[in-house]
Amino acid sequence: MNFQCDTASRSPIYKQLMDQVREGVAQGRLAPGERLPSVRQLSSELVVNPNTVARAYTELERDGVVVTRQGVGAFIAERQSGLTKKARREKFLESLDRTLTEAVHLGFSADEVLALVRDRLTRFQFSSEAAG
Amino acid sequence: MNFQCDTASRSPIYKQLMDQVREGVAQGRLAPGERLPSVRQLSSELVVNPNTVARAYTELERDGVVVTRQGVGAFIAERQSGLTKKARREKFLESLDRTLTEAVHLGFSADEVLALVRDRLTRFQFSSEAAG
Amino acid sequence: MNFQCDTASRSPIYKQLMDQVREGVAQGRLAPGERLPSVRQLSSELVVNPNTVARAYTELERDGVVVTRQGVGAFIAERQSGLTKKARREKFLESLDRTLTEAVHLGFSADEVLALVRDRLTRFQFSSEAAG
Amino acid sequence: MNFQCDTASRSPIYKQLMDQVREGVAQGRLAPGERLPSVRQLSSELVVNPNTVARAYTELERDGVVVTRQGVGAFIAERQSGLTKKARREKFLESLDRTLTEAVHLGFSADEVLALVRDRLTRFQFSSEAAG
DNA sequence: GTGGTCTAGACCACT
DNA sequence: GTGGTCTAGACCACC
Repeated sequence: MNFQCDTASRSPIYKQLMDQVREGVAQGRLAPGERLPSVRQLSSELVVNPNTVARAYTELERDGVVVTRQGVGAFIAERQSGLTKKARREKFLESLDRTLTEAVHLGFSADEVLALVRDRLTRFQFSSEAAG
Repeated sequence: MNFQCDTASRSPIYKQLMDQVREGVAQGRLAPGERLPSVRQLSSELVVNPNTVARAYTELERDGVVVTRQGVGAFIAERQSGLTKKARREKFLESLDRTLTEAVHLGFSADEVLALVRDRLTRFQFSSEAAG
Repeated sequence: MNFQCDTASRSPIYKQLMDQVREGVAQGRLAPGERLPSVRQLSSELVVNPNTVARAYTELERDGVVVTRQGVGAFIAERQSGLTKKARREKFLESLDRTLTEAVHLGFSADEVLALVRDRLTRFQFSSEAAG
Repeated sequence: MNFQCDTASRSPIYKQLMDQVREGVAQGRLAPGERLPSVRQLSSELVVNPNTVARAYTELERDGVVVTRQGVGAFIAERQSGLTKKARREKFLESLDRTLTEAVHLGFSADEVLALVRDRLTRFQFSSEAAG
C-alpha cells in the first residue's frame, strides 16, 4: 500500500497515517497478517521523523489495529473489538451524525445520501454477522 | 436552542459550539434568520471565556453558516454553499468514508449500517432538490 | 500527591508515572476532578523531559483515567469502563495469576495470601456494585 | 508440559517462556527435578530462534527456578528463595497492589475480587508452611 | 535489522 | 499559562 502525508494539513501527520492504515484495513487493501513498512523505511520515504511514524504504529497497536513484534516489524492484526454493544453504537452514531450534518450543509437530499452510502458501502469489507 | 459544552472532551470548546450550531441547523432546530444568543450571554451561561464564544461565531461566519450584524447580533444565514458539485461530492465522500471505516472497525455489518443510516436520516432536514 | 521516578528501573519512566496515577486513583488518593501537576512543573520537579510526562498523561487519557483540557491542565476522569464482562474478567485473571505465581515462588501459603489480600483490599476504593 | 508462544504479544518471547515455566512450577505441572526440553528441541518446535530459548533458560537459572547441568540438560530446581521475610513480603505486596489497582479500574467490587482469588488459589501448589 | 524510550528544543493551539 | 506536535539524534531491547 502507498502511504502519503500532507504537512500542510491541520491533522497531525501521525493521525493521517493512522487514518490511512484504518481505511486500508476497512477496505481490504491491508489484510490481517500483512506487514507494514518499517518505521525507518516509511519515515525516510515520507521525509518525516521516525518518531512520528513510530507514534502512528504505537497508537494503532493500542487500538488493536496493528500488532508489532519486537525486532521483527509491524503487522495488521486480526481484529476483535472488546467494546460493549452500547459503546459501539454510540461511537458509530456520533460519527454518522457528523457526516449527516455535513451532508445537509452541502445541500444533498436524503435520497442522494442514501444512494451514495449504498454505493460506497461496497468498497468496504464489512463483517457478515451483526454486532451491535 | 440549548447550548452546552463538555470541558472534558478533547474537542476544543469553540469547535463544540460550532458543531452544535451546524447540527442544529441541519436538524431544523435552528432556522435561517433565527438569532443566536449574544456572546456575553452565552459565555456567562456556559461559564467559558467570551473569546471562546466569539471565536466560534467568527468561524461560523467565515463558513457561511452565520451572519453577524454589527451591534445587532448573530443570526443563522440562509443556506448556500459556494462549492462546485464536484467539490461538494468530494467533501461528503471524505466524511462518509471516515464513518464507514469506523463502522467496519466497530464490527458492524453492511445491513446494520444501512439500517442505522435510514433511521438517522429522518432526524435531519434535508433539502428536497438534489445538489451534488 | 507525590510523584517519583527511578531512572535505573527497567520500567520506562512514563509507565512508572502512569502506574502511580492509576494506583493513586484506585486507592482514593486521587479523586475524580482533581488536577494533576502541569507537564512542565512535574517534569522539572522529577528532572525528566517534558515529553516524557506528557506521554504518561496522553496514554492515561486514552485509557480513560485522565482528562486533559487544552490550555487548562490535566484532571482525574470520572471512570467508566467500556469493556465487556468477559474482557474485564480475562484481564483481571491474567494479572491475578501472575501475582499468585509469584506468591508460590516466594514461598507463601494459601492462607497467608488470602490474609494479605483481605488486609490489602481495605486500602483500595472498590465500587460497591458488582461488574464482571 | 506444553510450551507455546504468541508472537503477537507485546511481551518478548523469552519472557513468555519464563512465565510459563514459573506458572507451571507454581501450579504443580512442573515438579522439582523434572527435565525441560532441550534448547534445540523447543526452539524448533516453537519455530523461534534458539538464542531466544537459551536466554529464557539462562535467566530462569539466574532466578533459581532452573538448574542446568552442562551437557546434560536443564531441570527444575528445588524451591528455595534466598530472600528475607521482609523482602519477600514487599515483593509480593508490590505485585498484589498492581493487581488490585487493575481490579478497581476494571470495576470489580471487593467481594468479587475475594471470590475470584479464592477460586483461583486452588489451582496453585502453595507450600503448607508459612514463610512471609 | 527491527521497534521502544528518552532528551533537547522548537513551534503551535487553546483558554 | 496550559497541553499537542514535530524534529534531531542518541541509546537500548529483541530477534
